[in-house]
Amino acid sequence: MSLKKRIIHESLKLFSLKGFLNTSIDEILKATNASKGGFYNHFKSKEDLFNHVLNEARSIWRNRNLKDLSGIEDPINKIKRLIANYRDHYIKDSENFPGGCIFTTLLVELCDQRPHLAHEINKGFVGVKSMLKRNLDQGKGMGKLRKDANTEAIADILFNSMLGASVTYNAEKSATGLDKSINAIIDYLEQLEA
Amino acid sequence: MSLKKRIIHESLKLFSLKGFLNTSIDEILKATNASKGGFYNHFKSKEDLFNHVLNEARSIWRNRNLKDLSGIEDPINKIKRLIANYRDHYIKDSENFPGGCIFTTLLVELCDQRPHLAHEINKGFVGVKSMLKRNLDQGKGMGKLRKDANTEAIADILFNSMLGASVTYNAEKSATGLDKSINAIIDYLEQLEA
DNA sequence: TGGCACAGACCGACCGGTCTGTCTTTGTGT
DNA sequence: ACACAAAGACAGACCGGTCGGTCTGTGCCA
Repeated sequence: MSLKKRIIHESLKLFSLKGFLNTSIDEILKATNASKGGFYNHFKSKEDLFNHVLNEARSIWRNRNLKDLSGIEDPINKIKRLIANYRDHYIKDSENFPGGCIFTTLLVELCDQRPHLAHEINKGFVGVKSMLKRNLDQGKGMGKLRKDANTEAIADILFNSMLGASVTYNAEKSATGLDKSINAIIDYLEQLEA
Repeated sequence: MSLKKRIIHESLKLFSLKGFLNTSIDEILKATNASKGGFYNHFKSKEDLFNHVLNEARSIWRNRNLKDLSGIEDPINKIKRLIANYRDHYIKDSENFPGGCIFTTLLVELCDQRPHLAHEINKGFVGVKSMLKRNLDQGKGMGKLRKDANTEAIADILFNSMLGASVTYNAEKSATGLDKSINAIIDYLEQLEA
């Protein structure tokens, strides 16, 4: 693997563990057996590295969470599969994210210190939330959800519960605890089905 | 106010904004018009300050969230009031927590960098979750909840949604967004009532 | 006069970033 | 096929600034 990719990959892990500001470039260089010269040959600043890492993280997020979703017709089942993917293939991916979901870590750290970077992360959150609502709306239109279902409120519950479960998993590193929390979300969704 | 209290109060704000590791002692001293000598006269280290700040934050948490709870008999109404307090008096308390819920910020930051400090924070989270479950169990025993209600799963949804809403509020600083998210949680709880 | 509350100089370690220098790869004219 | 210059990839010394923490000194009150 090229040095550039190695740096991005190693930074992904370190950022998920320690955040952006608390990971030093020297530390990244140590983990990749590289030097300052090698680093600044590929990245014009630490913030430039951040953007590359963020793009890589987004790519991994899609690979993990959207896996096999395109083949599912029922929009409610689509959401269920997404949530199950989140539980089984994303949050527990300690290879890429040993410190848990990197977006959560970075968003919380940067929202008041590097607002422009945090804003970039939040874009992804907004996108996921609106994807949930869109599928709920479709499902409701197809009569798969209860007539009185408030899709925006449901999307909020789903999204915030997933986010909260990720934070809890970061803190407790308990796979069974995560499974329980995520299964509770799926149960909640199933109770709303018509 | 004594210098010690001023330092704790100011650290509370700065920690909620920037976390523990990214807030320098010099910055705290600047905000309190104090000096190194004054600081180390009251605290034996930065970590010692952390513990004082954590205790103060816990005290504020109880004041805000448990407000007027003791007078409520119905355990389900108790939870509803707690969640409403969380929405109206705690999360938006920008006087003490300009960067949003300090526990969330510190837990996410420290869970992989200062595990013993993060563990102390997580104790509070576990306590809140078990309080929620205890009240749900009581409510179920009194026939106020649906017979098929899984109180542990419900407590998970409630807690994780509140936690997720706090993270979202940190990121977007939108009071109306927070209100929507929290109201969705209360609606969810009401749908479970018998 | 002894002890507490504070001020601020100072320490070694580490931060992000720059710079010079070396080695290798690649492009080009003949 | 060969010479050679330009460019890219990397190593590591170095810079000013900041970190948490220590130490000495000073003024005040009991």
